[in-house]
Amino acid sequence: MAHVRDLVTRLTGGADKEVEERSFLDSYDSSVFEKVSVTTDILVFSISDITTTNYRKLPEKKMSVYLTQRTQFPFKDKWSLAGGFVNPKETLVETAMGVLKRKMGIDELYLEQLYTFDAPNRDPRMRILSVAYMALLNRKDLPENARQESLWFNIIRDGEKILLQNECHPEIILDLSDKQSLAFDHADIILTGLNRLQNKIEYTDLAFHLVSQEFTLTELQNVYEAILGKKLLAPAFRRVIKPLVEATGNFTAGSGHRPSALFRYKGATSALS
Amino acid sequence: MAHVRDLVTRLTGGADKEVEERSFLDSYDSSVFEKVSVTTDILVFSISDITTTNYRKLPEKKMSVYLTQRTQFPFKDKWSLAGGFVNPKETLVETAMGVLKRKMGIDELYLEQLYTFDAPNRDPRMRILSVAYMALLNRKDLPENARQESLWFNIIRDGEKILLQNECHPEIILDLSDKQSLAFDHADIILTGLNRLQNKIEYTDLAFHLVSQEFTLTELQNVYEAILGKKLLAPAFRRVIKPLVEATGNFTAGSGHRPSALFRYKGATSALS
DNA sequence: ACAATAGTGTCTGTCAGACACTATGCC
DNA sequence: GGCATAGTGTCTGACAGACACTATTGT
Repeated sequence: MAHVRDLVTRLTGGADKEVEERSFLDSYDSSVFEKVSVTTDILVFSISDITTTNYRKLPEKKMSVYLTQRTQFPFKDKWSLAGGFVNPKETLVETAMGVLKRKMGIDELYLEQLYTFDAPNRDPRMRILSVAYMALLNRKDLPENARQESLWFNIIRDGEKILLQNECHPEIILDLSDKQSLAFDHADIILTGLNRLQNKIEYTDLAFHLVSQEFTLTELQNVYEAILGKKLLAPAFRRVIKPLVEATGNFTAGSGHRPSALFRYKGATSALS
Repeated sequence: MAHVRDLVTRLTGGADKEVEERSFLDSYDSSVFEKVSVTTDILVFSISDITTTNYRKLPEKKMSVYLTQRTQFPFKDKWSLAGGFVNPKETLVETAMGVLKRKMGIDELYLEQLYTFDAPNRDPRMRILSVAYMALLNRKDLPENARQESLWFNIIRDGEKILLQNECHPEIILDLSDKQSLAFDHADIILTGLNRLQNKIEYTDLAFHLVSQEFTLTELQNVYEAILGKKLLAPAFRRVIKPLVEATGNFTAGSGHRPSALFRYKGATSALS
């Protein structure tokens, strides 16, 4: 094969540089510069249903984060984001998807690069660079075990403070303003992601990744409210969101009140605001 | 010193884990996971004055990008962003600032992390991860040589196309939609940065990094127009920007028309819109 | 009947877009 | 004087915030 390319470049003329470049590459010593350890940490967001006692009331929605408890040093027993070392033969996205597949058994979800964290002492072992990703998913798309596992933490706001409360064990509470409450700099990563989400939700269609294919407008509004941390007015919300969705013709039922129309996302017609 | 920490942790109780963690760290083999080569590329934006023939007219403002021509393989002779390999002992920001100091002789400017690029074949030598940074500066803050050098390219829009035109040699034109027109994936990096800037300019104070300490409102408006690529209406622009600036009491002079009041940035009173 | 949510109509104040107008220095 | 820009006043239409109102189910 090499001969063919040689020939082609020679025939197309002015190929001296290309030949020279190839010989340079052949003799390149990749160890000239010291390499760095790189990991990926994945911040997985979803929305939790908090079922209330009253049969009539709708479940309360909260933003939630998927964490795992570390089984090894460093930071043994502390809660941390899912993550893993980057294999030099994989893309960062491939590494991240691999981690999600192994930990949660999911292989399709929204994933976007968040930020690259490189504080010198973020890992006590050595200098490790972490490229953080943010994932959004609907809890119903998960296999049963990953959905029920006690690894989801609800984001609750207490004045200035932002707390993570374990869904199954409400007594487990992590304070994001205390960097020590999570392993590594994962408290920072979560805050960065939360911030990114709050900004982007206003001018992108990110919210639709957090609901099912068919959803009621109230559900969708709850997602916006959970992310922004404030109540919205229904008429205004519907005015803005209506151009982005279309009715499926289906309705909810058995909810102890007027049924709600189900909508689906109607693609990227235009920007939100 | 180790004895003291040992003692302290033992006295404070429940310190078994800490002792265990330290012994783990002491024996940790950092070569367990294969490492990766990492570089930083810095996308430096500024605004260029394009002086017109008419003495009365104001200079036309364009966004501009700082590029260097590669002297070595790979991509010898192609234009590329300033950048360099990351020394494992430095922060990414430190590496980036070092590059800027060496290349442009500047050591204070706005710098923000842009994105981490990791396409497998972005560098023909091997897998190299690049953490891209975006820098904003005012051309007047540069030492004379870096200001005049023919390394600045103006961003000009030609319909859908985005072109880079060398300031000193207008015949040198690079087409950003053609990935091959710049070294590595630097065309992508520039487009990503341009996009980021266009988004953030609307809800942040980034624009002020591109003008001098004292500036006229028309200058500031020109910056917004250059970034957004469209004309704005002066009255509306002034309404929005006025709360963010304060008059210095100084005025421009000798410009062949009515003098213009000079303003300065009045800190982060609140968001823009 | 009634609790609880679904969904719509409409008023109002704010603000961006638009245009017209006045102000001022330098050749 | 007149060119070119600086800077302001004000009208208008669009639209977010706000509230009131009607609709519909399961117990």
